[in-house]
Amino acid sequence: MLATVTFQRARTEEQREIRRRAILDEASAMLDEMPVAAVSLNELSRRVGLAKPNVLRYFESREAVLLELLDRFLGEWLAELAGELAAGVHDDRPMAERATAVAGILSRSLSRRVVLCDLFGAQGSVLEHNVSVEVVARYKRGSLARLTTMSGLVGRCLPELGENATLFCLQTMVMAGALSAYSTPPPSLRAAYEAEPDLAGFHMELGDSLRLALTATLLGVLPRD
Amino acid sequence: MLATVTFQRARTEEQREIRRRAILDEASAMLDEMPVAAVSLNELSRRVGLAKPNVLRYFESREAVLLELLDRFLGEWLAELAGELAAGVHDDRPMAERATAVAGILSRSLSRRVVLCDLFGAQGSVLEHNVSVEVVARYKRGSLARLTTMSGLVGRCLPELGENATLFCLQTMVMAGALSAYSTPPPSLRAAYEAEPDLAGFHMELGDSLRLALTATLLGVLPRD
DNA sequence: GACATTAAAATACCTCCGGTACGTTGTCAA
DNA sequence: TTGACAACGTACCGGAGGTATTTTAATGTC
Repeated sequence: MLATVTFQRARTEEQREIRRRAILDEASAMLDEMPVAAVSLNELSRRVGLAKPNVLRYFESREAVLLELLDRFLGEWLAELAGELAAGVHDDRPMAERATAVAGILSRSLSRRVVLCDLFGAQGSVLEHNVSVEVVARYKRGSLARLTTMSGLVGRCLPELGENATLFCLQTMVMAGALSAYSTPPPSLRAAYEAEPDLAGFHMELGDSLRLALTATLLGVLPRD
Repeated sequence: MLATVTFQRARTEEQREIRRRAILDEASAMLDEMPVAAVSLNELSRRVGLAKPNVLRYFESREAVLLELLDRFLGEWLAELAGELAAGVHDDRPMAERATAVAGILSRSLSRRVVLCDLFGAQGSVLEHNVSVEVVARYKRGSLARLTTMSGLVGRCLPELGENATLFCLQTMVMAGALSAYSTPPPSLRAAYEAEPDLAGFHMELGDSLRLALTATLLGVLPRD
């Protein structure tokens, strides 16, 4: 890492920002290889080429890194989603068709973002622990803003939702986090599970189960014709 | 603890069972006082009056204890639920009214069981790690059986659900786990959050948000009149 | 009732975690 | 050139989950 930047010590604000991003990027790379629980501060600092206390100069704890990463991934996902919803849902179609399209786009889009779902799932039980009130409050404020953004995106496709757009989006995030736990067996267990036919109920593909659940939720919050 | 039992060493199968239950009971008591993440093997073994390696004679890891506890709590909850649903939902009422009643009973019942929700939330990101394939598969089989039981209970109140009863019950568990993270601020943060008016969106009471979400889901999976 | 057997228990230890105290040294302004 | 300062690394801490080894309580046997 020191080879790619022209300084050994970050002294200006921009340089400090470069360090922060390097830490976040490296944590992101680790999440591509391992579950949230396995991302340790020791390994992260080793990979990023800094001593552990220096990583803690930029983030107050391991969880703070992951929380900020979740916020980043959520933003990236919403940006992608905006395009997909605009392209895939047509105003002139009947409500039921638009609802199906929205649920399909959301579930397909989420099932391509395993790491985001993993972080969603860890949010309550892991990420929001061991973090100062300030950081978790800042994250929650950001999260609320993302929720508003997402509600706007979905609401534009399904104006019939009205106020329920927010409820639906919250449920989508919730389901995304939980279903990654309920549906996709971790790679290490996949072989074992396939030998257990009575566990088939837990074998649904993430995308499928998510699409079913989101469709149901949407139909529930949409007005009856 | 040694005072309440008449043996210092568990030699028979029943005595071993007593030890197991004592460990589970103590872990349960700890969960009443602290979040899942704070229940450590050191403290648990200290409280139960055994050395740590002996706790590990009975359970293969900390997570195995919690996983078995989740299964127990789920069973207890379903037993309670059977009575509440039978008493609170009347066959002769119209479908919409029964749906509302079911959602209300489920959400009220769950919001009284904070620990169960907490464990639900930790399931994917915590409990199913660091556990052997055998244990997690056994848990999942049990969990699947509970799901079937619950689907039967709900299906008896809302026969219109048909196959969707299972989907709805799965969503209920998922929402229970996630909403405990999304809605109820942990006691340590409650004061801080109340000073942040823009965080009001995360302040919904567990019961309320759960009831709204479950009602919506139910309406989504029920047939249109 | 003394005694060997055996498995349940405790002791001592391991590695790794997140995190901190403190000494070291690049970096820049004077 | 040289302080001064803050970004860094080193060394350490307590506690986590877990294991290897020793001790000892309970039991059957003589």
